[in-house]
Amino acid sequence: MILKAIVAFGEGSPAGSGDGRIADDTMATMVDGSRRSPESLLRDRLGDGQQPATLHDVARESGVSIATASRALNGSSRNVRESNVARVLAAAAKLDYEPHLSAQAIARGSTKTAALVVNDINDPYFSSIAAGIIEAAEVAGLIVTMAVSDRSPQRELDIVRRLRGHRPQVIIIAGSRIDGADSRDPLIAELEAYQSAGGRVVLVSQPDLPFSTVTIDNVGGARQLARALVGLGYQRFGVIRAVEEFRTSRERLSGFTSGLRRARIRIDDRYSVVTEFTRRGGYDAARELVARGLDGVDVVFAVNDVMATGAMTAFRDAGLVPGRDIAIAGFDDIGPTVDVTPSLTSVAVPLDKVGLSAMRLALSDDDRPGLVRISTKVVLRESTPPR
Amino acid sequence: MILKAIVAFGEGSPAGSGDGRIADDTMATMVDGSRRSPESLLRDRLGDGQQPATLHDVARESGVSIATASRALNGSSRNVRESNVARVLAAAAKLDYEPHLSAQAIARGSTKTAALVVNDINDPYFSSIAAGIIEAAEVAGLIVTMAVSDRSPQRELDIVRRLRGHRPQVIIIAGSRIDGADSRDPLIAELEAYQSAGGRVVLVSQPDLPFSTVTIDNVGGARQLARALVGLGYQRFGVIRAVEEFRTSRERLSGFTSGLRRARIRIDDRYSVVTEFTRRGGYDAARELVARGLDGVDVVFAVNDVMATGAMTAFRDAGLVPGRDIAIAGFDDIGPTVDVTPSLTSVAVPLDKVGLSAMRLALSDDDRPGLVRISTKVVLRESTPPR
DNA sequence: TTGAAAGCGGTACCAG
DNA sequence: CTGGTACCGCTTTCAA
Repeated sequence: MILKAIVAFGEGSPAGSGDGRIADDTMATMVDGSRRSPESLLRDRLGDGQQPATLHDVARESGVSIATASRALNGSSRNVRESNVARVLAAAAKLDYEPHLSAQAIARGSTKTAALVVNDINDPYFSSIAAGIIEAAEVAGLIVTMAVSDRSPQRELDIVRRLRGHRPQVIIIAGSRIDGADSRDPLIAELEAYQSAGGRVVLVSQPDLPFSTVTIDNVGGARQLARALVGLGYQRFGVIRAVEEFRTSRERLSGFTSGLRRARIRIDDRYSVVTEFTRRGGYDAARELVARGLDGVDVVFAVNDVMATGAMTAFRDAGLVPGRDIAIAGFDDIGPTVDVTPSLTSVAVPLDKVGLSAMRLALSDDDRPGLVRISTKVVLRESTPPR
Repeated sequence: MILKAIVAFGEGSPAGSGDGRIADDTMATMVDGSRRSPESLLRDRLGDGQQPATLHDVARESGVSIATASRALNGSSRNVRESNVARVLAAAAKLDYEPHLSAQAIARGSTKTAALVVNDINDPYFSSIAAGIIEAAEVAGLIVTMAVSDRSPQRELDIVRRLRGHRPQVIIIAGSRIDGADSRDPLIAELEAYQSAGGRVVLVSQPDLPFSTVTIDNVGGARQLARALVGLGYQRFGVIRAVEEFRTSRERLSGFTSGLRRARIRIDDRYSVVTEFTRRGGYDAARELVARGLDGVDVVFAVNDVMATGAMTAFRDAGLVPGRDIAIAGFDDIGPTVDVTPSLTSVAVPLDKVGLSAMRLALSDDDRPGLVRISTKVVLRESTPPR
């Protein structure tokens, strides 16, 4: 029998209810002649350790061989007598049997998992993609393991390396990795090895690599946005973006400038601020813009919505009224865009679809690299009123 | 050799670049006398199938037995000759060896994974908690598998059931399950079985169950919020909340009313709207409030920030200026609260800390249910100006 | 300190 | 159709 007790230990709680845990280190040293692992001994000690039923148990319970039980449960069930299938199924149900996935994995040589690597799960961009992926995985009977690279190419590489140990069926990497990082080539090598060993790799927003990829039409979306803004009467543009090495940022920027070029408009370097790919980055960049003096700039394009949102607040904090004194546009059209004031003009990206497509690509029969391009659509809102 | 080709198939892409995939179904039927699985045949067919190195390979490469290799790599490395440890490590590095976690799992009887079940990964509340959990898991060398219950108790139960197959070391369930749902007892039974088999269960916001729990001080936070609002001069309160069965909503509401009671203020049922626990729910509820006519109501408390945010937009859409015509307060203090206008008064919950604590609880040596209480703090902002 | 070998829970051949 | 059995990759006991 094991002692169970609900004990509380405060964690800076105001109602801090004492900081004690009932300790019980009576580690009964057990002696046992039989050859058994400490694990199993421990389990016995714990008493109630009702170990989950194994295939063996099911076989015994239903009076058939374990081979037959296995077949009845999943294999080509065609070759098992109806009555036996029924017995086995009944036994399995009775014992509440659930196959040990690790065992299956090792026996079959493939797991039922998909690994997902994102930059930051807190960022709506990634959580939306993750949602799509998890949903699709669910349908395919895969479970998703998630790792966060925290925007570090190095960590990303480490993660992928360690992921190998899990032998996932597919690895999906979402995030705008930094081109030219030292870890790039090793990462590619790593993924190629994984792939040639039968794994499936899908990248989000990283084409030009020998892997399946889901791309977002950043260039086209940004170009259309630029044109739309020009159409609304905007003339002088400011830009908030990430470093050149961030592919997503680079693409959106290039699409945007290309769109402006048509109207013979250039962006003054003075009004192009490089910053982090985060809300905070957007905020800081906007302050910077204000500090530089944005005389004449009538609209600022931030390469994504979280940055645009931060920028909007920064402008307001600086005494400017967004949508009146300065227009703002973002990219992604994440949820909160409609709840900020003024509502944010953006380029809609069906993020959950990105996730779904990635999973579909990963699960497709064809194991040659495929490419899915997700289209985008400009959504004009109050942050960019006609001028 | 296998053909590789990058092919594109549009997905509603505007630049829809043809919808073809180079097909190549030349399934060379191979005949092979030796006893080999189709799997391995397939791998051969794929050619480049460089299978990952196994412990066996490492042992061979370093000229020791596989037992010694295993010990050198992780076991009680004390009993392995230094020189051999070195050889093995070198060989492992050279072969780029990564232990097969499923194999380890089955041999050791425990996996290196933690399972996390959330309601909706897109909701900042959950993604913040997830971030904390993933971070903590990372440190502990666990990888996190994630499942989404989509706010359905039934799905939650299904997930937990299926999770068993993965034999995770810990299961963390975040989300305010609906009390009294049919699936409640089965869920508890399921978790108890899992726990008595050696697994660790941690619940977020579901105390009173025989599992470790991280609770958020909903009652205290809401009570303080109520007092603070009263202190600011508010007199007539409206509330946007979820059904009574949602524990989190219920607790926050009860704390809030308790706080008001002190000031002898009651909330008129007329101004208490029940809705979904989502942004949309908040929006709809606010419209409903407006429709009912909120004569005299000077502040509305929504039981969480996403609802409050939606409500704010709804009020604005109805021609009211939030923070002037009507004050609004939420709960959680998720990121976007500072970027809406007016910035949202809320009760700050250190969500990442919730995740961290959950993981810590799960990993603690003591396997009796523990309890961690996360304290909260009122943050007054522009949405509730003094009256 | 080491190697041989017995599992861990399953799968899939092979020979009935 | 079924059972026996040889693995899968790794850990751990046992005997050397």
